Amino acid sequence: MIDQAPGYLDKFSSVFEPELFAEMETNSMLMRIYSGDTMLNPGQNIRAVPIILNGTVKVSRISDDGQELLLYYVKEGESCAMTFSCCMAAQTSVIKATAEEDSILLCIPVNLIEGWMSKYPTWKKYVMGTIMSRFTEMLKSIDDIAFKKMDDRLVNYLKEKSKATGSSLINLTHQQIADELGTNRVVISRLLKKLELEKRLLLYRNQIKLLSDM
Amino acid sequence: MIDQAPGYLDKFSSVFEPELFAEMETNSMLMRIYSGDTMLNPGQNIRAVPIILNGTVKVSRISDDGQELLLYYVKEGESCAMTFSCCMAAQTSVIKATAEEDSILLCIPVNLIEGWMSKYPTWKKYVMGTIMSRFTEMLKSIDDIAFKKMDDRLVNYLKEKSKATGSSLINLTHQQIADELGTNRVVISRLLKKLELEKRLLLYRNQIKLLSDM
DNA sequence: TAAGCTGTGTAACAACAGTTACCGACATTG
DNA sequence: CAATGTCGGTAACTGTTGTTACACAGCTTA
Repeated sequence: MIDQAPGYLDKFSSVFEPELFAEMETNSMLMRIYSGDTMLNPGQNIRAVPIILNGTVKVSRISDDGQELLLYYVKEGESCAMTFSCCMAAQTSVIKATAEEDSILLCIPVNLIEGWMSKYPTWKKYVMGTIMSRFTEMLKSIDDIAFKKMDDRLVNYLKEKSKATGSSLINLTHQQIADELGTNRVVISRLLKKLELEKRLLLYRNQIKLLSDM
Repeated sequence: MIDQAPGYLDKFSSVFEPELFAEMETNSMLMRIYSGDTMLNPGQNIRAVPIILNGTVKVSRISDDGQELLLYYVKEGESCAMTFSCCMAAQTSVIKATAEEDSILLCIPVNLIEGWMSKYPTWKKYVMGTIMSRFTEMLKSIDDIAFKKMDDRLVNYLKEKSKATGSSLINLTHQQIADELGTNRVVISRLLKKLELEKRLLLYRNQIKLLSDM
């Protein structure tokens, strides 16, 4: 399986010790998912822990009445802490995971990861690092939602997007942005207009250009 | 040190394997803290991981301008996941921890806990379980803040308090409640009054009585 | 080109939360 | 008992967000 996409795993050869790396090569499975595909829904069982080799996965929370809220992105080389802890505690998923762009995942069978924790220090370090950084991200989310107003949250969101894509052009509709921030299209249009008047960005159809002094 | 409060550790003798239990007895330290004491502030270094033997500790997040927001409570037998991951990733604290009531903590030196992860399966299980349950609590917080209005959050808060103390009488001022929910006293008074008119509770000075049909 | 769809701008209004200010009730203490 | 401080009730106002409704522009497709 691994041979189908040689090279993707290489970046881990320096992170993990050789024995672990070898085990990963023989036991795990490569998977491709395409932009927009949902990998995991709340309530679903977790059969394998994914590590993102290439691409981006969006993790979000769904409210009782179906409203969505962006929690964080999982990027290249990272994994989802929620998945680790869910499967070590043998629980079903509490979040939704969607491919933000076409992505390649390394899927590690659930039954292996726990043993690796005791056997391989580098794996333990990787897992704990992942968990730590997710706590940090979630706290950032909480700060944003609890203490910041929508205009700040919007600016943060746009900056993040721009950083992620490496471009000052953002190709999203106001509706898409509203969905990710858990609000309403009109609110986003209103705030974007305000930002345009403040000369912090330019608005086009399906596109937003961030100006230098965001 | 342990001998000063015999019995507190006993409840763990069935949770942890004997060797681990013995190590805990010889290497860790008991600490008493008193209601209102702050154990940990954002930015502080973590020298030991605490397990709550008795009492309750409140974990909260502080905004840039000093406003507080309750994240969750750590109760008897539990520990703080944030602390585990902070010290395994050698980072400073990102939260504030305060004793909610007089409490007794078992403090485990940071340098031991990582080794125990590989050595003792029950310890690994305990740590991962703690982390998992904290993720769950934080998601619940996010749901509350993002999707619920203040009146729902207030009702949830009151129910939690009532469950924690095992009584339908809650001894708190409106100001204290406002602080924990990150809002303003007047807002809480207003909502409580509304709940009283709906015959869901009774208001007294320094006290709230929840009625059966909350 | 006409029809239809999608995306954006805007007005008008409702709902809610935050703020300030003030009053009166109650408790504590000298 | 008088003075003081704490707690809770309420009014009045503001700002932010959510909601509905509609106009218009640009793109797509028949």
